[in-house]
Amino acid sequence: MLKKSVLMPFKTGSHNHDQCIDLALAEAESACRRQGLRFTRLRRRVLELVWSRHIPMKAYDILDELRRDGRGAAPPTVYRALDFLLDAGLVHRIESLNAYVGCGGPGKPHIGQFLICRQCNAVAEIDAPAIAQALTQDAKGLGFRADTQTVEIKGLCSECSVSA
Amino acid sequence: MLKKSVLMPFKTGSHNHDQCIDLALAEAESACRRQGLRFTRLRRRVLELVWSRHIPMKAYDILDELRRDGRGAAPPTVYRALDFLLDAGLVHRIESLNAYVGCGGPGKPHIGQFLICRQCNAVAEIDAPAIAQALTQDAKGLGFRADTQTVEIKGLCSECSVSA
DNA sequence: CACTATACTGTTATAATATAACGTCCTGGG
DNA sequence: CCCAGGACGTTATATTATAACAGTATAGTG
Ligand SMILES: [Zn+2]
Ligand SMILES: [Zn+2]
Ligand SMILES: [Zn+2]
Ligand SMILES: [Zn+2]
Repeated sequence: MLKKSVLMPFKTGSHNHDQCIDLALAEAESACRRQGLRFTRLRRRVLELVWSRHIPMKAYDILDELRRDGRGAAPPTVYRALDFLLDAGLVHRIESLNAYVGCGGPGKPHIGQFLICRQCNAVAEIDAPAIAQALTQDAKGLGFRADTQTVEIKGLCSECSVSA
Repeated sequence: MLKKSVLMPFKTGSHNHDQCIDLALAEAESACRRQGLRFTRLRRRVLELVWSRHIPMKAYDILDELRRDGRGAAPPTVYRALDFLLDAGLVHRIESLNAYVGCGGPGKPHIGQFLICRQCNAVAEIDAPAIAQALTQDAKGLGFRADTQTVEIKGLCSECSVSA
């Protein structure tokens, strides 16, 4: 029980993405109910926008979409919704891009690692507890008590490797 | 030869920090000479400011210091110098903080991992090739060709653990 | 049902981080 | 000396994020 798992593979090819979105929203719905969190209209919509493609979404792109919805929206609107979603474990922030992706395994406690394609921006999320533990352990060797990790790997996904 | 090494330990206690700075500048000087890069007055000064403490420095803090120097300085001045230093492998960018630290092992090729104390902001840089390789390998399992990694761990350094 | 406490959202303003574009100057090589 | 390229200065602007405060919806409570 220390094996790597793939929380969200690359989904660059064609697939029924509406299904991805519906599933993510349904999981979020039930996760929030379980935890007594309020999954409001706005939060649902922002999560839907984060999931609109399998690439990290920027806060201001989400903001533009909300405005297109006709909703009166300003930066705090989107940042607050994102903060909620982050706290609820429904999205992750990609630090190296200032952008946000839907979590591939909400509910399952995990420390995600992200693979990000430079070419097409697709993102995959994996859970490699062995690596997370090794990092925590190495840190401990320096007297450091780790509590969060940011692991982001950039490169080329298989599709883009072929065409490169 | 896959052992973890510490490129820059936590240096929170008192130590002769002028020595740290002098060493870093001397190493940079020779690294640039070796690679035929121009280690100009400005670049040297910015590197000196990055090294002014063992905590990540923000671009605009560096800018303020340059202005205090009397030098006419604007954001591009500092960002260009930082870009040079990053390319030359003399500093690293901490993505999760939008800040910059001096590299603990310039010259030695390495993929750094960073430990960042939430309390005192001190940073340590380690080189754990086993972890870097494990990540690259896991990525390969998904058909992903990794070329860069961002690994940043937040927590409490030993000193701050005690007082917490 | 009204009352209230709290969380959620709207709104305005501003802070913090980063880059574009263009002109000048310096420096090294011919 | 002259030139080409790189380094730097300068102005403007883009991008990302938060502060502060006002209004609104919601879930309990009596
Ligand atoms: Zn999909
Ligand atoms: Zn996740
Ligand atoms: Zn020092
Ligand atoms: Zn380094």
